[in-house]
Amino acid sequence: MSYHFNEIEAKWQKYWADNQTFKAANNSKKPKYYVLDMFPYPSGAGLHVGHPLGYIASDIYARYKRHKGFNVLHPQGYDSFGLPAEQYAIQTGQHPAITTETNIKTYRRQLDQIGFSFDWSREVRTSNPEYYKWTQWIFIQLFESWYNNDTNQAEAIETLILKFSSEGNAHINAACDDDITMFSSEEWNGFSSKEQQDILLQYRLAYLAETEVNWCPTLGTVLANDEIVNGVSERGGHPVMRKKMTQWSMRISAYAERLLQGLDTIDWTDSLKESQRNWIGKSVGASVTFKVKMTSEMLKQVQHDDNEECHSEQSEESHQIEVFTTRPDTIFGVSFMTLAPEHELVSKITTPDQKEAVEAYITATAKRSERDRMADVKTISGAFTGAYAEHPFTKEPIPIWIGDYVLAGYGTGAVMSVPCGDQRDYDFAKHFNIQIPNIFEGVDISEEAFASKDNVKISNSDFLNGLNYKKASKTAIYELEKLGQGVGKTNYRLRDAVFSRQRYWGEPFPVYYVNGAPQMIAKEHLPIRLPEVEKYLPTETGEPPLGRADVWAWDTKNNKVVSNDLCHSERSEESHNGVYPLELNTMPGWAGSSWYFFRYMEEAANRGEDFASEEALNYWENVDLYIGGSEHATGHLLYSRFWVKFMKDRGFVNVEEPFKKLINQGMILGTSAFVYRQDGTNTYISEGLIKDKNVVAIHVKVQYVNASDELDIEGLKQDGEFGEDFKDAEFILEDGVYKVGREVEKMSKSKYNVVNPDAICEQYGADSLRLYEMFLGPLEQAKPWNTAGITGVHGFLKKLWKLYIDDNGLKVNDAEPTADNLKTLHKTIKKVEDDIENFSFNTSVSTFMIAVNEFTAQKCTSKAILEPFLILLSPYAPHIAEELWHKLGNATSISTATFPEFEGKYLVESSKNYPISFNGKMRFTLELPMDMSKDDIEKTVMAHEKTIAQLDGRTPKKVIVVPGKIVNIVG
RNA sequence: GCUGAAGUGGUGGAAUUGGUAGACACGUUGGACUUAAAAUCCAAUGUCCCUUGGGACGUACGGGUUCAAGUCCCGUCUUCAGUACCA
Repeated sequence: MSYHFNEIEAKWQKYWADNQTFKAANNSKKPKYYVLDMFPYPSGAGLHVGHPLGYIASDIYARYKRHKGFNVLHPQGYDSFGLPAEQYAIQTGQHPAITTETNIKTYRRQLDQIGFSFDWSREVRTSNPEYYKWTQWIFIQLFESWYNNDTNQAEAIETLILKFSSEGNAHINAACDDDITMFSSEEWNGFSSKEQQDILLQYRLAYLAETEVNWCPTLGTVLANDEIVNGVSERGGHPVMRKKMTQWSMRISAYAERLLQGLDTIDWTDSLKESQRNWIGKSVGASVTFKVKMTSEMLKQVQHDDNEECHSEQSEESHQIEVFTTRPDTIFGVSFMTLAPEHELVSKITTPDQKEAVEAYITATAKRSERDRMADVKTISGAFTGAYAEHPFTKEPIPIWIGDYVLAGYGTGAVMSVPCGDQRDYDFAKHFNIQIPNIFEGVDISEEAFASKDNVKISNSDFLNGLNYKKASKTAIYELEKLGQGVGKTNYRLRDAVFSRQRYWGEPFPVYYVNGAPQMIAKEHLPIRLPEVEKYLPTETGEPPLGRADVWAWDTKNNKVVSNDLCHSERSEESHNGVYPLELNTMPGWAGSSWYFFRYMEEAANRGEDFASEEALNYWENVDLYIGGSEHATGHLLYSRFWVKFMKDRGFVNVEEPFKKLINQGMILGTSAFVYRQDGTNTYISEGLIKDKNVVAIHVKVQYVNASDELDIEGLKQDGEFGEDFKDAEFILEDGVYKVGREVEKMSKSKYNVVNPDAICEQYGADSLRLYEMFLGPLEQAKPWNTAGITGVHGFLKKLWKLYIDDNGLKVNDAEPTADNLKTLHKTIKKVEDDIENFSFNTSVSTFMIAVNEFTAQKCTSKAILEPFLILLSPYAPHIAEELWHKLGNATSISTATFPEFEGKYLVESSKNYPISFNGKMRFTLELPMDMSKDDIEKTVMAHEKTIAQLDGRTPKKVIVVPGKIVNIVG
């Protein structure tokens, strides 16, 4: 009876599904363990062998934890809203829901055939209204909340309203918009409802604001910063421009400090934490205000304006420039100021003399795209405004320049330039011949700026002289505060996240507008379902696709979505009759994926009047192990942390972080194959014959190449897609075969190196696929796939099978295990257990191979050995393990079996094969008893004939004996 | 530039605490079985020298610590990933 993997795998996959073997219980005496894979987007192309890598690793861990007595939650679902289905809909008119459904079916079939132990009773799809109902609900909660910096948490908006009506907003310490106007409680109570709503919007965590966004005209939508790579859209590589639009935003910046601090409490890789730290970009320093010196021209101008407009309030007021600096200690080193060309003060302070130059410069910079500016960081450019600021301490005039190395979007869009301490300021000063005062004691700045904060004292700086960075900064801030011209400040790079997308295939907002003010729809009327549209494109007037929906207005009397006609004359504010227009934007991709891990905590059949029951949330808490790609570092993984912190603040969940431990699996790369066409001919020469001939390398499908890099020419010629191209081609062989060239590249369709798991499962089985993916190398590392190598692990499974089964059936019997049998088994238990705990799955596979090789050599047939061995193997190769387990007479699934206990006594050795080294080089080995004393070892070794031969008459200077380890003879 | 990871045979990789470098596989070569192929099994396989025994060299490069370094320390180079005029 041989190993028929196809039958075996289908059989057990059906058994697991029929018996709901992997269904997790929400109440259990066992400790809980939550293993999660990153949410897959079901794309039309299906899975290639790179995708399941992380799923296999997490599945091994989940199965292992079950053997170890844990109640394991290991769910799976689909992030099923997204662009590709919508693009397909635009092209074909097919509703994205249909495309999505088809793709999900393919995904499910592919996942099932690999034998994952998912609990499908908890499946989640973000595009399912029963799911996005709660995404909408969370959005409403964010809208109904503000962030109190005093309590350092989000609170219900009612508490803010209460404060406003009793004390105004002067003492409110909240995360809010920058342009807040102050009001008293009397003023607040006197405001109209609309005025109050507008003010509250400046405090809400989900807020509507006119923001400058990244608009991608080709995609017809805005993109978040993390969706843009090198100035073009991540998806499709389309150009992106800045545009002002009214958009929903999330006040994630309120959580910047907690997102940063929280990183210290979670077990993620350093590189991932570092990415998030950089993205949050905390810098500690000071905000400093510089007064602009009024020149006579400016004064004249102001007076002139006053005369015309006949009011004189402005004449007393001079302009001020606010900057953020991380080096308040260098304030005496300021020799100029630089404003971003877009800075609003530029036009106001530029002198008539300089007007022409400044305007020319602004025009030139505006023309340069964002991309050019990024690509070209070396060219120094700028213009002098003719204006001067006043140094807060010396009162000396400081020239004000503009330069595009200062970014309008960071800080205040203005810097105090300290050329001796900042290389960019230094380069700018050199280029424009601005003086570079040195304020560092004993430092040479003739060649470059001195940017370090360490081991230096400040000089030429009045009251800061002789102080180090820390003390000087503190003192400078103290003095600036006394002058009212500065304050200590912490700045974060993290920007609020734009939450609106001008797309169809996403969550609709539960929002309607009354007189332009957004109103939330009550929880009991959710979900607000996506309306039908006849086309998935923006409208002719530039509104998002939902603008095409005919039934997309909210009837506040009947609480339902109704025809736009009832809203009367096109979104008029007068004749609404209680019917108002609904929001036309949809939510971004990260909305649904920011909380899905909570939804899994409840089985679909039990999901009721909450996004998850309190009991379920209390039991499962958060994800213990999360496996996925590092590309989500500053997107999904940051947004999820933000939402979870918010939900904790408002009491909806009781954890501060969603993912306790996170592992990034490395990418699986493809091994491309090339044939070489001689220039201008239809002749292809084998790789070894190229030499210096002119050839063009052409990708060929990897399935026509065998393990020895030989091309199956006939197969290639008969290929449905490319056969024609090669039909009449001549192939010049070497040694009777055509050798292809090979190169490791990213796995992609266009490189013809994509390997489909379906084909692998068909030919070698899921267990071989699972073992091979792990065998390739460490989980976190990028590594090339080469199908040829799979014969190694496949051969191992056949050998394993033969250890249990021969032509006469089951070989396993009740024979008493030998000492060797026990030794092999127990060292394997120890190694596999350690490997899984350390996520070193590749080395376990080798260990299994060694064990099977040893058992085979030992002719082991003992059930007492071979039965527990199957449990060790079952997380990796569950089908064959389950089959043999039942063949041994077990009636229940192996997945419920207890992991074998390691017993060290079987590994105790009576002797050790000592390596005998001379000057650190091993020359021979010597078998000696374990309990031999140090002196006896030395004596025995020194008396050995090989030692005498090695020494060749010399007397050793020293003999090192480490009992149980090594002997080293020096001299 | 900065941050992080990594450089070991023809290839993927192993060596978890400083203690026999190259486990386990792929590939290659030779052999057995077969009409043949596939499958299977056996043997060899870091490089170089030499007749067996053996010897020299060897973990990106240059130093160092140590009886002993792939592993620890200092410096250099290269590759990959992320990020980038962030004041």
